[in-house]
Amino acid sequence: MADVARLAGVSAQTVSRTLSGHPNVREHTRAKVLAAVEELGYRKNDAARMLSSGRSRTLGIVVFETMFYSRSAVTVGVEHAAHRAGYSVSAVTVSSLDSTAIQDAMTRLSEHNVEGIILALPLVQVNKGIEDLTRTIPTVCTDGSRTPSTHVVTVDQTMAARLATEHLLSLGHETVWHVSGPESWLEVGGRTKGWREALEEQGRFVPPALQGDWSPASGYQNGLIVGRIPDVTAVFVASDEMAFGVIRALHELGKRVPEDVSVVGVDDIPLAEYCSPSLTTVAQPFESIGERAVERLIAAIENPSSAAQTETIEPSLIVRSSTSAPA
Amino acid sequence: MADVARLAGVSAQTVSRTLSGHPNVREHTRAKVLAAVEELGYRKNDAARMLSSGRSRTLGIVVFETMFYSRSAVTVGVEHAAHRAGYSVSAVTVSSLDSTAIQDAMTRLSEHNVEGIILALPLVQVNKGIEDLTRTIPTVCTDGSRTPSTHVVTVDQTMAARLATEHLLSLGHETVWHVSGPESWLEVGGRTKGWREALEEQGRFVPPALQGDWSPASGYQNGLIVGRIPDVTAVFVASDEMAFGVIRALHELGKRVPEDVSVVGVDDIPLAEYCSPSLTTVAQPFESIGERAVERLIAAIENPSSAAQTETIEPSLIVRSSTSAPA
DNA sequence: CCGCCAGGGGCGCTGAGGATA
DNA sequence: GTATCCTCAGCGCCCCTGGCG
Repeated sequence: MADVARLAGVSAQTVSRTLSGHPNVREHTRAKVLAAVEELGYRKNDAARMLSSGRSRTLGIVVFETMFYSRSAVTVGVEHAAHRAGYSVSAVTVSSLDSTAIQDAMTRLSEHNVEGIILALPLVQVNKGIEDLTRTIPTVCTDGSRTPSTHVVTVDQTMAARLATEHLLSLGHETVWHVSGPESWLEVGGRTKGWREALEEQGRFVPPALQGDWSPASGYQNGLIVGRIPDVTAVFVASDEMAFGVIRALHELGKRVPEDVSVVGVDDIPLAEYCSPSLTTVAQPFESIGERAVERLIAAIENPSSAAQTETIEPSLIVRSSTSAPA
Repeated sequence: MADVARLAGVSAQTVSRTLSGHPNVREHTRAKVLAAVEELGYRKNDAARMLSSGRSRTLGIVVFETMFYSRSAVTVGVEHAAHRAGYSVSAVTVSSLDSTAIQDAMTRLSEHNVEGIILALPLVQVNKGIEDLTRTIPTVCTDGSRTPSTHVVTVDQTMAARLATEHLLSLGHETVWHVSGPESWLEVGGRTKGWREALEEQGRFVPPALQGDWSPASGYQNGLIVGRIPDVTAVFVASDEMAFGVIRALHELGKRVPEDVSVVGVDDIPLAEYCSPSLTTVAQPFESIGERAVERLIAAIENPSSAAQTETIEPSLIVRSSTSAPA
């Protein structure tokens, strides 16, 4: 930067102002500086800027290490929104959901001087370290879970389950079976609740819920179970990936979808539309979640005194061909 | 840090040495320092460390903004390997493959003082800016494409195509049709080449290649085409996601897979095993690619004089139930 | 002489205040 | 007085030199 200043015949300070869009710089000077920057191939040094200004303009995101669509989608939304707002994002993945792993990830992020953190995973257990961190650094969680000081941007999971269940009931099914995710995930509770409520409101039998772990394989295992139970005509599966597994199992058992059994998933992954049959599912607006999370986070950074808030986004049912009236 | 030093009754320098695992620190002193760190909740400041030492211990990765499985998988491998080696990674996504977008992304990374860059996308076009950057900063590309100074870690795409094609021929199919990806992607060229060679070697008819854009929708469109052509009994599709679309189209046209038409994909996404029928595919070891890319990158960082090298990883055929002998 | 530690200088940048027109 | 620019003093840490046992 000193070199640039020398070449442009100005002070380092003026170069700094020019580069950060500061007002009081004459057009002529600015042009000279820019020319010098160009000629010298100068690149600003974020580390120095951060050290000096105390601001990093960086957001951190903690993602659970899975190959699932939802994680990528949220991340894409986060990066877009952050970039638009002039922030960069640094991500760390955790391979476990226990509190020490998450605390560790958050600590690493805080050492990178992030100004805020997005937790793109369920806060299954919270320890003191995490609570302290969330008090120090603005944090938003994209799952229903939270500490007292985290903001939340999430999808209304209860509604998602109601949409799916009511759709199946309205088609004429007597009741709806359910393959849920791991119960430690908070969103799973919401889905199970919505499913149960929808059934109870119409006075239907509430079957025991089966449980998977989000993997297609676990969907397959559970499909092998429900497929063997007589009278099962409708299944609400808590994720599209598991729904694929369920459908596969049903096929193997000689049941056709949707003629014999209707299946509804959750997520609306890109392949949902292109499997056979195409999957009726409840779409979660992952990218919007990421974007809203960033907006809320930046608001919290700029106004640290604001109280923790919860924002809920509504999911929407997408009817395709894995559901129909029972035979 | 000064506070910690005061509390521990040592100099800041000693604290620094303790924290960075420097040898010459007495066990007793180290314990005192660690206690003080704990008590004060001190966290090291990466920005200052970076500025002072000139090393950021950060790797950059440029990923193409897609929700595709490969993107997440490579990223996971990169993060793992980087973390293991004591590096952190900062990612930026680009939504276009043109050279200015990529140059821009690399510049952003260089401003973050990354010590090396992984290009997890095809270098469709290279401009001077990118070339300069790759000369300044060690770079590895996970696609076949490259500038003179980039290292390459990639899957042998020609072999992938041969594996798929030869598998189908060995099953007794007369010839194999092909749905490729966008031809600007270098790996697409390799796949098309391998497919063609495998056919020619056995003196088979080489049908015109159809072209998709990686999306399931484009697979569907192409499936609608090949499905209408008489005598088509085998199709090699350049990605699993497109293969899903192709199969869907075939179903709609009343063709059964694999009885009427055999289909092979590439990638081995998690759902490949759980669709109906499960998909025969050529697995690409994405995580290994990410890991190897990091290892190579770190080697290049530590030994900047080393010449650019290309490392090729072999793909493997996974036979499932979307392929069989022709009727 | 070696093992351990303290102090000074500086990394590249920005914020505050003063100088110049 | 106002617009424009400059000088100065660090931000928190690590490298180097040197002093103490």
